[in-house]
Amino acid sequence: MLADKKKITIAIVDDHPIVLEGLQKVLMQAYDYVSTLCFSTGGEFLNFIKKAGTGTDIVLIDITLPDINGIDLCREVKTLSPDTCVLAFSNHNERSTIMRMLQNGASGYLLKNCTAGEVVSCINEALSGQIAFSREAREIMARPSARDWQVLPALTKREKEVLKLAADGQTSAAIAVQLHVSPLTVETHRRNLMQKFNVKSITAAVKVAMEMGLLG
Amino acid sequence: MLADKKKITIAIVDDHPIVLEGLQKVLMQAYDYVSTLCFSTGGEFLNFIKKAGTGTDIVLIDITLPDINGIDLCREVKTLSPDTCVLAFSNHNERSTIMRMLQNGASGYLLKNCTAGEVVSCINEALSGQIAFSREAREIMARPSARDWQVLPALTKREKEVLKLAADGQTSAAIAVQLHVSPLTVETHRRNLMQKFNVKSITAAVKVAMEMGLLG
DNA sequence: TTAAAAATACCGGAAAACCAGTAGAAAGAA
DNA sequence: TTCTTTCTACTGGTTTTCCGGTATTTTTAA
Repeated sequence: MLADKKKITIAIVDDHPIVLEGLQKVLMQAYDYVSTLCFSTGGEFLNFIKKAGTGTDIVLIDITLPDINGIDLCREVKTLSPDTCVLAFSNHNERSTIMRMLQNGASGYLLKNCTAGEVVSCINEALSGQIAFSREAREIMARPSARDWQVLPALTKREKEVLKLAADGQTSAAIAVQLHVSPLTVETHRRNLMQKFNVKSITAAVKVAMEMGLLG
Repeated sequence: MLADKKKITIAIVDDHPIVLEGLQKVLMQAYDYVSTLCFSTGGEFLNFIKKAGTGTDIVLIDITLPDINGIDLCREVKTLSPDTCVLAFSNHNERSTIMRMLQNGASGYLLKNCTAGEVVSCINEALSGQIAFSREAREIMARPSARDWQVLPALTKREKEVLKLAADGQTSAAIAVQLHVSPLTVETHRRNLMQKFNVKSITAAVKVAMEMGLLG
């Protein structure tokens, strides 16, 4: 890996200190002139760029964060600092998640099981303006399985509530009481949920939602 | 953190190279005499202890591994090398998972969001014969919510099959056809599943199973 | 070999989910 | 303000799940 001569600034947003340590080590070894900034929540990083401005070249963002999800964080970062390249660094291997990230302006996607070399080469690719994927992420994008094609369905507030309660084993009647609506309304939401997830039962919808990290 | 004078051998089994790097860095800084051995699959590590014997003092094991789950790996390690302390290092924050790990002989449990200091102090505790938890893992153990108390239910082969097919939205009748049994048999399995998970519907069972990583 | 666990299967009935279609009211965006 | 989405609610009917039991056969472990 060729070391880059000019200084670059790389931020990392991840709530796992060990991952922070690991990435720091890898970056220090790969670049002669690099400063790494570590943040463990999305809020911290947003505050930083609001104050310190747009000097960050690259930011590696985990999808699962304590305060905000990486997809929304990506969008906010690109709004505040369009020149910062956002790379997702996550365990989520659903095509829909990758798509969402790219739709929100990300410059690439790294699976957390990628090698140190892949991290560095993806950063380099992103710096040169390309879209960068780790090996496995590229494979996921290349082999679009039927299920994966559909984008993450955008659920309404009410639908999310219904889905969550249904996932806890509550009946439509019980859900209706809690949401102060008619059981018939709940049933309508149920049907819309099944349609959006393209499945034949709420049970299957819950499974897909769990896979996509929309629940629990 | 006091450095330990005598040499210790620490193995790490994790399929995320970056985590391996991070832990290595942390361990090198904390101990003067340490050798770290990295493995990315459970099989690799089992082969190693079969050949090299029982010289490993500590092994950090991720629950989610490509070839075997960390719980089963823990049991096998303790069978082959009872003197090796097994510490789980995982994202799973369900009480049931922690319990399972301890039942299988683990010396402690670290959540992946713990600090570098916690990793080191847990290793020291484990070396001195104690059971070690990271801060959050300790909290989970201390505040037993009703649901969390129950241990990970041991599902039979058939139950797993039924659950998986039900999670895909299939009806009992459809499942029966695929498994070449009576629909009534499938219904019995369904009921047993709900009982084991202590929930009121298969939908809820699927959610819990997904949380515990038993599905998908 | 014997005991325990798992898989199989049944009954009848109540409750709930699912299907297909429609439609007014409210909230947000253009 | 107008258009669109979301939330709301209904009719009426079919299918499926869930509940409570019980019970034989097969497999597995001691």
